Amino acid sequence: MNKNEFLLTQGNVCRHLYFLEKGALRGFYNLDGKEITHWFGFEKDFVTSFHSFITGEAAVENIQLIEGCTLWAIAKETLTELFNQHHDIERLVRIAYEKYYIRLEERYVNAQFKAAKERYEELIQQAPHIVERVPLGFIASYLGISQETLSRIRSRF
Amino acid sequence: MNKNEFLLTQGNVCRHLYFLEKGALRGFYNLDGKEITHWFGFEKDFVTSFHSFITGEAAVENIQLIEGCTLWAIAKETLTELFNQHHDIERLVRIAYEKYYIRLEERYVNAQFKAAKERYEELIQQAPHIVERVPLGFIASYLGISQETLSRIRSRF
DNA sequence: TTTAATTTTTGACTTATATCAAAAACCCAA
DNA sequence: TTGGGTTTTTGATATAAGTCAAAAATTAAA
Repeated sequence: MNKNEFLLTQGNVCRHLYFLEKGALRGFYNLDGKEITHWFGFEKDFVTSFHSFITGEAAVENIQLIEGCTLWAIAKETLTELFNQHHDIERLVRIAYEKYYIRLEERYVNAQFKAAKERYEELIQQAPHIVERVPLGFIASYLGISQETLSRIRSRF
Repeated sequence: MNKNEFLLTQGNVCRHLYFLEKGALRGFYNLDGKEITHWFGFEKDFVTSFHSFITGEAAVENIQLIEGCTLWAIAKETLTELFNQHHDIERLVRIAYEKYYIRLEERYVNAQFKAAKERYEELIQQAPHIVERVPLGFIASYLGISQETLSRIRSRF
């Protein structure tokens, strides 16, 4: 699939879990007319609109490619069957959840209690590939700061 | 156990998952000399220091009773055995994780993109029991705002 | 190339929320 | 009941980050 294409648009139910073999994409939603990027996916990541995939409700978010991508999709029903047939896979997923949860907890603490500058510095430390491959505007909303402020932080003000 | 007692103090590994039959408690950690409450537990909740319980690392947080509580504890090893013996329990836990994850995602979005006042109003809507049973100071840090600001919001300024 | 479109930077100004300090209200224990 | 401790409120001031607008810089297209 090509750059800027959508894997999912808001209002639709996300019925697949994707495996991103190659490329980069982002999940974002609209808030007061602004696009808020809240996660990125890169090579070897499993991606989906988590809330919609789990609950079966319409997604509030969009998934859009930042680069050309190679993707594999697995339908939710297929995954459920796998869970029934292979205990090990369910265990793997359970453990994956634990890791994701812990990571989100950390992001949460950062969002709420760290200054914009610190958040950016930590991002450079922990996920330099994001800073390298993603436009500044997306990163700003991902960090929950305005584009202008991020630009100023970058020029170390 | 009695009010103000600790179930866990930072620096120790949390080896149990607790079931809170009755009472209320909070998880908090220290940041720049301030106590940041980041979750509450009430009747019928399962509680633990998630990160420490999962990873086996020392906890950065404390768990303290807000009221007198009746608690049950299950050790991590016991839980692991249960997973091995009963596929159903692992499935239950997997599904619990999904719900917790979604809830945290929502909180995250609120923390980053909503104003202090909105966050408080949503809390009243979605978890009035917190507002009723928990001191204002704890709620303020839970919402990521200062006690003074929350006090002013409350007196609808 | 040369132009057009997009993204990033810079500047001036505003605003929400934090901080520090002190007063008021509340809650118990003796 | 009364006095001490905690919790909440109020006031004054400071500051990080947002907004709006326009100028650079970069990227894409013709």
